[in-house]
Amino acid sequence: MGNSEGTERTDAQEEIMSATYEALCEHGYAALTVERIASELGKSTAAIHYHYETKDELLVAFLDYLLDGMNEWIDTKPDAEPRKRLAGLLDGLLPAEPHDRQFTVAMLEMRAQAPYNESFRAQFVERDERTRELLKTAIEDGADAGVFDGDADAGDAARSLMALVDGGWTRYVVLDDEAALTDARETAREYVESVLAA
Amino acid sequence: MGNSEGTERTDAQEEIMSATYEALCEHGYAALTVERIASELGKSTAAIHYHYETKDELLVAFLDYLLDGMNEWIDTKPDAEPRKRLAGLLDGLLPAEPHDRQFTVAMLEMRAQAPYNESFRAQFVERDERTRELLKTAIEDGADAGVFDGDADAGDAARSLMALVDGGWTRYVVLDDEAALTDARETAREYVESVLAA
DNA sequence: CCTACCGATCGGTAGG
DNA sequence: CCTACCGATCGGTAGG
Repeated sequence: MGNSEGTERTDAQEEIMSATYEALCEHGYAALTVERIASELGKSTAAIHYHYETKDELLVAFLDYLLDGMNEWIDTKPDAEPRKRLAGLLDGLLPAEPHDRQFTVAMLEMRAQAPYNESFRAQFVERDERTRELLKTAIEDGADAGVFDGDADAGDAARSLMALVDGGWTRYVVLDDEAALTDARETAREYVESVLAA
Repeated sequence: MGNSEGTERTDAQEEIMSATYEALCEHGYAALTVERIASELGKSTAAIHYHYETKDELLVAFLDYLLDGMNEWIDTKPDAEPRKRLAGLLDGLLPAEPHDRQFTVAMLEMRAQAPYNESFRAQFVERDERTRELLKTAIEDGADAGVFDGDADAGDAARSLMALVDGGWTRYVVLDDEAALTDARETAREYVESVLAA
């Protein structure tokens, strides 16, 4: 689940989440240790275990913290016309200048751990579902407005676009290809115009 | 580089590679230790360090071994007509029934380590380039034959298809979505028919 | 929330 | 290629 809305966090917990983020970006997920988080926090490892019993519990809370923080930008332009709204969503999902490469790299590491951590997987699935729903709604509204093909399955189209989004990020990280996000965005655009357009 | 063709391996080295594969599938990349490989091999860890000085050296050799082994299926149907050849390539890249999920999971873990291991990255880049070249050639031949749009950039189209391929696999692993590969294949098909078709 | 520490595990090596 | 072992590092805890 991941308690999408009101995850209560004390100030101390908030500081630990922030320190975890810094340590993650600096060392990557594989080298992320309680010691390094504590160092970033400026306290002892015991201080962390006081708030989170195990490292796994901390990491699950951390992923929740991360995905919470990502839910703000995504609801931009909810009132724009469907075609523009869909384009805006894709621009947000495949940004022209990604914020922090280190972070993106670490995110793929965390994603790759999903098969070994059911809580991780559940959170990534939930986030995927929510994102796909936004795409689907924009596509459906576009079909209602006559700009997209009404016979196309909006849910399937949303899945197709998400495959391009995930592929773009994977290639950006694995191949260290700066253009991978731009390429994926352009392909998504072609897909919308050629497959989806009425 | 990765010595794509004639990587010489002794029998002992071949056995270590095979044992590494088994240990990788069983425990995943993050939990892949020299000890576990040795256990799968039925020998001591010193036996492994006799053939590979460091764990990293072993892993680089192992990735080379893996990608070597993947270069066989991919050249199927080199003589078919372009449209069929492209479809065959995509079927190979996004198979209906992937062989071993555990292995696929571990491969994403290894891909996610590319930013921390230049040898890994170089091997993934090389493999990507080779695969894209196959797609590009099929698309170009299709354009020459008049079945694909001659104005489309074949290299760009190949990149687009690779984003779908990588996205499909990432989603298959991260979301544990059995249909992710089929969905990506279908989207690739739509892309070929709607964007690429003459 | 700290100091001090434990048991487990890791990659790697000496000596044969 | 084995036995035996080392130094480093890990997550976690006792006791305050």
